[in-house]
Order: sequence, then structure tokens, then C-alpha cells
Amino acid sequence: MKTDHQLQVAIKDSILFRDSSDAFISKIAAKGSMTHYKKGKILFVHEDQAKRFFLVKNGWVKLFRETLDGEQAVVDMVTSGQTFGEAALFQDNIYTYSAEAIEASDIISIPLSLLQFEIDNNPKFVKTLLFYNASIRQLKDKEIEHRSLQNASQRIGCFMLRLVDQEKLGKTNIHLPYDKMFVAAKLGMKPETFSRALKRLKKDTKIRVKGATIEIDNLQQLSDYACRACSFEFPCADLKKD
Amino acid sequence: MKTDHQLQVAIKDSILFRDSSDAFISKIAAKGSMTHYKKGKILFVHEDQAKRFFLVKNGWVKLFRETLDGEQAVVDMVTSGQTFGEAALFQDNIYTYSAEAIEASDIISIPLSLLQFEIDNNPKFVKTLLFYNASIRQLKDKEIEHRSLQNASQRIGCFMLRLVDQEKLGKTNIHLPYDKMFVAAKLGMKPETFSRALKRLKKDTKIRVKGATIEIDNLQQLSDYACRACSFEFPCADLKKD
DNA sequence: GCCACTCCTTGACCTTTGTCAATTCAAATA
DNA sequence: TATTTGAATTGACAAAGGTCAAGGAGTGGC
Repeated sequence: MKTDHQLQVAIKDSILFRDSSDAFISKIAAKGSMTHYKKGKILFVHEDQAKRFFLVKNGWVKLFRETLDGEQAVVDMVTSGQTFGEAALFQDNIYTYSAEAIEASDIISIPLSLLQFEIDNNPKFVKTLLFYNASIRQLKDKEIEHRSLQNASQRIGCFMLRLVDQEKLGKTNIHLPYDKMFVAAKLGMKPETFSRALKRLKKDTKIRVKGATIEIDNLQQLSDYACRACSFEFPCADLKKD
Repeated sequence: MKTDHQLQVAIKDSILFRDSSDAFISKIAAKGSMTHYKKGKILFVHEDQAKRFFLVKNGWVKLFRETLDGEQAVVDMVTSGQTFGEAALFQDNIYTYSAEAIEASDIISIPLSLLQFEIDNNPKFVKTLLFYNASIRQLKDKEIEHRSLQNASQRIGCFMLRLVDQEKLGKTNIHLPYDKMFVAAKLGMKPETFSRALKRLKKDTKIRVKGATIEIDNLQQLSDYACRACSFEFPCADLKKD
């Protein structure tokens, strides 16, 4: 089928499965199904029983948790090629966060049992999963550091730097991938704080902001500003080899 | 030898190796060596070439990073049964943080090559490592949440709750495992803030603080206070099955 | 083209945490 | 026991971020 082929391509393009055998990818494609979600659609909520995990074909999904009094913490934002919900395998098949499409998104869902089977029977895949997890862990460590050492403007600058095409080192434009209110949430600040911090960033680094488009004339100036409060040098090692 | 036996026991008691075969444990013990470190001793620094990883027999080690202007962020505090430095395997054999003994500690160092060999040849161990990493990743997610949703007093309360023996539900005493300034650093706040927040916590939850000893009469009151700003219920799932 | 909706921004004010300096406290050593 | 040293606390103040309320801007639907 056409759809089946689409699935295969999307799976083959994903971070987790790009090195998998064609046989395994076919198996996943056979059991997987793709759904389109509108912006705002909730896919599952924290503590739901987990039967499937998800692979984003395109769009953006917010992973988050809520406290009793309605406060929300963003766990992650995931996009094309990334998976979510697979961590439930290690948490008694309970989702440890809720998931919401924050842009119109095409998302492939795959039975967790398939992943479980592969973990039990395919050592090579387990190794892939291990490396995948290790790199996420590393990113989380960095994020915790950013929360304690960078102020709001620096965190926004850092967020932008991660969007920059690492090839070109002169002037660049970037495009915020989703609404500013979600960027704020991802960075752990309120929209009002984001707005004011962005203004300060503009003044201090001479970037220009036109809606969701950011024009960066001097990348060095931006990285000096943001990475001053970070223990890693720009460009971040985890972005280089991509 | 006596020492060799000591090593074997410590390794067998560790989280990462408790399910390993006796053969593997002997191999580790043979290549590992135990060293005593005084409080304040630096074991390695961020971006050092990594040849060995470490297993804490007893004591406490602070894993941290520093920015150019001397600010410090704590990545983790590790103690008996926990390992550190092993993540370098996934980072081109470069340590991604510095390590300092913050209490007098006995620490076993083991060649990373041994771990690498096992990853390449022992699928069962890879699976163990995968689960180990997954649970750490889960903890990191929770920590990021805490940073955005809990205030200083609540974070201290949460820290205490994690030290409570989960068996007894009435009155308990706990003992802070290391200096308050390090607890503050671990929780991402300044010592002065810690001191003031602890005072507020005392007033609000009726705990009593005598130096490093905390007397908790009403666990419920403490968990109500701290976990109100958390998306998980007390007692935390990751503590229950221990 | 107009309406409605959501996102974004701004101002005024408040709360929390950080900073700096001065003490106090307590454990370790002589 | 006296001394020294690092840890912990406190006060006064500053800075960062959050809250609440109002208004502006952009976008999609009709």
C-alpha cells in the first residue's frame, strides 16, 4: 500500500530505527498506524495504561505533567524522527507524562509489545536503545544545569542556537518551531517573562525578531551571551555530529 | 586476599552489578582498585580523558560542572552502591562532569574497557544498563519538574521525604547525609536561601531541626506541603520497590 | 472584509531568590 | 581547654521572575 510505504520511510528516518534491519522495520510498519492530530489534541495522559508508543512523522508534541493545582511542567517537546511514550516500558507500562500535539502533526503509533519483544530478542537493538537513552540523559543533565545557571534571556538565546544550522557560521535566520508560549513553557518560564526576556536579548545581542522569525547577524555575539553561563562551549557537542 | 573479597562484596552490593554473574564480578574485582578519598578531594574534572569509572563503596561524591565565571551546577550526588563516570562511554570517553568527594569516601575504580567489553559481548548486561539508565532518566525528568514547580522550602521537604525510611509511616528522624551547603547546591539554591527556606519549612510543617538531624512527627503534613507542587503522589514510585 | 479567537505584549505590582557583609556556631586540632 | 577553621545563620538590600489586568496584533472562518 501507499500508506505502508510512507510508514516504512518515516520509521527508517527515525533516530531510534535508522540502523534497524529492513525486516524489523517492515514488522513495525505492519503493526503501526499513522494518525493525523490537530493542534491541541491530547494523545494520552499521565498515568494512563500504556499499550503503544509513538513516532512523530511531522509536527510537534508537548510532553508534560500537571500538579493538583493545575500547574504544568514540560518534560520535553518532540518532533520528526523522535519517539515518545516508549519509556513506559521501564515504568510498568504506565505513561509518566501526558502528550499533546501543539502543532498539526502526523504521528505513528506502534505497540509497545513489539519493542518489548525486540528488547528480549535483539541484543543489537538493546544497544541502540541504550545509546539513545544515554544521549537523552546527557541532554537532561544539561537542561538542569541551564535552569540553575542561565537567566531567562540566556535560555532563549541557547534555545535559538540549537536551531541554527551548524554549517553556516555567519548570518542566519531561524524560525521558532512552535508558538512562543510553548517555547516559554519548554524553557520553564511564563509567557510574560519570555516576552520581556526576548526584548532584553534583542537589545543585548542585536538579533532582530519578526514574529516567529529571528535574524541573527552575529552568531558569535549570541553564543558569547548565552554560553557564558553554561559549562559547555558553543557549538554544543551533541549538535555537531548530526 | 582480604581486599579482593571486600571489592567483591561491594560490587555485588551495587545497583549496576547485583544481578551479574560471579565470573563477571570476579573479573571486575580483579581489575578494580579501591582508594580512600578525603573530603574535598577532586577525582577528575570535566573534559578529562576517561579511562576508568567509579563505584562508591561508602561516602558521598558530588558530580558537577563549572562555567567560565566560576558558577557551579550540581549534576548529581552519588553514594554507596552507585556508579559515576560510566556515562563517558557514550561521550567519546570524555567525562561530562567533575567529581569531588564531599565526605570521606571509599571508592572503587574500574577500567571503562571492562564495561565496554561487557557491552559488546554480554546482551544481558546491556539490558541491565538500559534499565539503569532509564530509571536515571526518569529521575532527571522529575528533577527538572521540581525546579520549575516547587519553591525552595518544598524542594527541601521533598529531599527529606526521599531520605525517610518508607516502612515507618508515623514519626521518624532523618539525618542529612552531607553538609547543608551541599544539600543547597544539589537542590539548586544558595546556602542562604536554604537556611531561610528551612526555617519556613519548620514553621509550616512542624518539623524540628537539630543540626543535621530532622525530627518529623507528621509525615503526612510534610508530604502534603512538598508534594502539592509535584505531579507525583507521595510516596514516590521510584522509592517504593527498593 | 469583518468577526472571533488566540497569541503576544505591556504596565504595575508582588514574591522569591540572590548578594554581600557581619556574626554565630560547631567541629577539629593543637 | 583554647584556638582555629569552615559551616551556618541573619540582616539589609538588589535583582529576577511571577501575577494580574488590559490592550494590541495576527490569523482563520464565515
